Amino acid sequence: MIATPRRFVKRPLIPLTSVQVARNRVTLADVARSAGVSTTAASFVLSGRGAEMRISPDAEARVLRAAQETGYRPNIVSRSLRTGTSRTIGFVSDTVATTPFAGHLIWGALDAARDREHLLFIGETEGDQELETQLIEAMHDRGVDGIVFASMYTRELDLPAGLTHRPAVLLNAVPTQPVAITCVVPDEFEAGRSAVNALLRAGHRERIAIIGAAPPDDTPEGSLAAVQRLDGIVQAMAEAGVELADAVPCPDWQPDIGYEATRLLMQRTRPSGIVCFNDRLALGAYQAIAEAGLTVPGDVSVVSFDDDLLATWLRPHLTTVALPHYELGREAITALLDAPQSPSGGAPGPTIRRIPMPLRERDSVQQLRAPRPSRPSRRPLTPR
Amino acid sequence: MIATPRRFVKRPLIPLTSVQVARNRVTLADVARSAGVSTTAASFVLSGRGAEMRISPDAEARVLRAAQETGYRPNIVSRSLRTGTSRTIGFVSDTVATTPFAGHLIWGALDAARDREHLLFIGETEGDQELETQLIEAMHDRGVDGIVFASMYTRELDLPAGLTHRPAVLLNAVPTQPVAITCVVPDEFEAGRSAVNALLRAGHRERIAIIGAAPPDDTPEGSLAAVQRLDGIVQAMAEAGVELADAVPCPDWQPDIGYEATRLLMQRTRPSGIVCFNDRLALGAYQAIAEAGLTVPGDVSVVSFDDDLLATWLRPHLTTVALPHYELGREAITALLDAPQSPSGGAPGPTIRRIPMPLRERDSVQQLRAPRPSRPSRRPLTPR
DNA sequence: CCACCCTGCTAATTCGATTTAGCAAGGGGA
DNA sequence: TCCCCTTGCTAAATCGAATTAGCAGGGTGG
Repeated sequence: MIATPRRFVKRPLIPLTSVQVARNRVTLADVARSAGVSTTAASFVLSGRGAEMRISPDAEARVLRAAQETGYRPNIVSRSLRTGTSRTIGFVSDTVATTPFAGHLIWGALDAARDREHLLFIGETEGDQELETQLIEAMHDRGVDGIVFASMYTRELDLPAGLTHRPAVLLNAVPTQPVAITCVVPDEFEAGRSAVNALLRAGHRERIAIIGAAPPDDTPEGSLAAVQRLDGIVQAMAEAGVELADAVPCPDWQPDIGYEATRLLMQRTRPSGIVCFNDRLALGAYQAIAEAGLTVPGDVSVVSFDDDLLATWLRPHLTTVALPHYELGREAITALLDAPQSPSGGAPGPTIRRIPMPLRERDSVQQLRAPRPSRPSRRPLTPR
Repeated sequence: MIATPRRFVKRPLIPLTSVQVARNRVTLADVARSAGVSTTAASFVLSGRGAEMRISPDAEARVLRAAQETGYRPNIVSRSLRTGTSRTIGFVSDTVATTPFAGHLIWGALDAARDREHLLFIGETEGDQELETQLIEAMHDRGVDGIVFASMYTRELDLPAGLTHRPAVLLNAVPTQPVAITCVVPDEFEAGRSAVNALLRAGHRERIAIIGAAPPDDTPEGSLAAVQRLDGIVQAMAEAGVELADAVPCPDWQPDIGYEATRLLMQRTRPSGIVCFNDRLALGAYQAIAEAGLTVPGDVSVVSFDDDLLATWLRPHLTTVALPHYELGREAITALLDAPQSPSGGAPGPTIRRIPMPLRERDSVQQLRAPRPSRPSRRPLTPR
C-alpha cells in the first residue's frame, strides 16, 4: 500500500456530528412530521399554547398523539439555549462528605427541586475560595437557573465572586457584607432557649452546666450557631431567674472533647443537668458519666443540639433540639425558585428566613418534681 | 382612558428573548469581533486547533488576548447542543440522606469528576422504580454524558429502564441480569477474611462469635455484603482450622439489635472475640458488654466492618474493615469516563471491579499471646 | 363586489459554539 | 504567462426548540 502524499489530502475532516451524537432521540421535528404539521404548530401544542395560537382541535389531537406514541421528550439543552432557563439548580456547599447532616440538607433540596421539575448540580468547595468561584462559574457555564450556596454549620461568610450574577440563596449562612440576598438559617437562638427550657421545665434549677461554650462570648471561631445558642440559653435562664452553675468552652465539638469536659465538670460542679452544644459532645458526656459510675438521667440529665442519628443510638435516647436539615434544604430551593431576586436595589440588606428547630424529647432528662405553673414564655423583642 | 378594542390588537407578542436571557455574558462572537477575526477562527484558536487550521500566529495571539481580556467562558449549553457532550454526569442513588456514608461516595465521585472538568447531577430514588426511570430520563434530557447508578449497600439490582441508552456504571451493585455493564463494588469477601484474621492473628482461637449473620446463609434480605462477608469469614476460619463458637443473625444492623444480640451471646457463649457485621452493631455490642461489667478489649475483643465515623467515637476506638466509599465513588466516575461502553455486544456479562477494603487496626482487639509464625496467607483460587 | 378580518397555519430566525466547504491572494513551476 | 498549490481565513450549516412575522383562504359588512 502506498501512502498518499501529504499534499494530496485535501482536508482530513470527517463529519463528527453523525458519529458522536446519539441520533436515536425523537425530536420535535419528528413529532411534527408524524402529525403532519410544522414544528411551530407542534411546539405550540406541546407548550399548552395551542388554543391561544389557534391550532385546530384536530391538529392538536394529532400532535398530542404523535408525541405520545413516539415517546417524545423535549431536549432541555436546546430549550435552555433558546430560552435561557434550564430547570437546573446548582447546590454548592463547603462540606458534603465529612458531616452526615449534609445528606439531609441535600435531600430536602432534592425533593423541593423535584417538585418543581428541576435537577440539582452538586459541588463541594472544602472551603477553598478559588474552588468556590470555579464551581460557580462551571455551573453558570451550564446555564443553571440559580445557585444555593450552603455552609455545613451556621456562620457568616464572604460572598464568593460571581455568585450573585444570577439568582442565589445562602443556606445555613449569612453574608458578612450588607448584600441583598436571601438567607435560610435555623433559628439557633430559639433553639438555645428550647434546650435549657427542657431542663427548667423538668424542675432543674440548681446545678445546670453547659459544655461547648461559655458566657459571655467564649465560642468556637466562626460559629454563628454557637453564639446564638449561647445567647438563647443565657436569656432563657435569666428569664427563669436561674444561675448558670458552670460552663466549659470547647474549641471543637467532638466526642473526646465532650468526654474531657464532662470529667472536669463532674469534679468541679457535679451538675444535675448538662446542656451540650451538640450531640457528639453529648456522646462524650455519656461516656464520662458512665465512667464516673453515674447514670443518665438518674444522676445527670443531658440535653443537646442537632438530633444527629447518634441521638437515638445512645442509651438512653438523647433529648436534643433538632437541626431541621431537610426543611432547610427544601426552603432554600423554594426561596430560590419562588422569590426571584431583585438584582438592582430593593432591600438594603439580606432577607433572613429562620427555620424553627424542634425539641425532640426523649429519655435523657429526669423529671425532678411537678412542673411549676408554666408562665407563658414571653418572647423578648431584643434584636438579635 | 379608552380600552383598545380587542380586534385592533394585532398580537400581543413581546420579544421575550431580550428580557429573560442575561445578555451580559461574553460570547465567542464578542471575542472574535474584538480580535478582528471570524468566530470560526476564534473557535479554532480556542479549541487548540489554530495551527492545524492554519491560523497565523498573529491572529492566534489576538484571539487569545481578547478571550483573556473579556473573561470569555464558553457556553457549555450551546456546545452541548452542537457536539452532544456536556461535561456532565448523572449520579443516581437510592439513598443520599439516610446513610452518612453517602457523603463519601459522592465526595469521591465529585473529586474524580472535577479532575476531568465534569459536573455532577445528583438524584435520589429512595428505591422507587418509577422515580429511577424518571430521574434517568430527566438527566438524559439534559444531555448527561453518562450515569452512575449507585446503591448504598452492596446488592444485586434490576437495571432501571433507559439506564443503558447511554454510558452507565453500577456502583455498589451488580445487575441481576447478565448485562454488559461495568460494576464497581467493595471486595466484601476479602473484607470478611480480614476481619476474622485480625482476631486470629491476635491469638483468638477458642471463643469467636459473629453478630449480624449466621452460616451457612442466614443473612439480611438482599444484602450481598452480608453474604460475601460471611463467606470470607467462614473461609478464613476454615483455613485456620478454627471453629466458630456462636453466631447471631440479625434482620437489620442497628445498635439496639446489636445490643440484644450481644446480651444473648454473653449468656450463651461468653465469647472472647466478636465480629460484628457493621459498626452500629458494634456500638450495641459495646453497650451490652459495658452493662455486663466487662471491658473492651480486656474481656472481649471486637472487630467490625464499615469504618463509620462512629468507630473513632467509641471508647476504645474500634478496629474495623473500612468501606472505601471515597475510592468507590472515584472509581465509578473513572470507569464511566475512561472506559466507554461497547454498546453492541462484546462482553457477555458485567465487568466487575472490586475495590479493596482496608483493615483499620485500632484499640478494640486484645493481643492474647505472641502471634504464631505467620503462614503466608494463601489466597484461594475458589471462584466467587 | 371589494376591502377587511379572522382562522389556522407555516417560514424563518434565534440562542452560541462547532464544523464543513470554500474563497481570495500570492508564489512557483512549466 | 498561465495553472496549480498553499496560506490564511470566512461564510454558512448545524444541533433542537421557541418565537416572531406573516401568509392563504374563507367569510362578512358596507
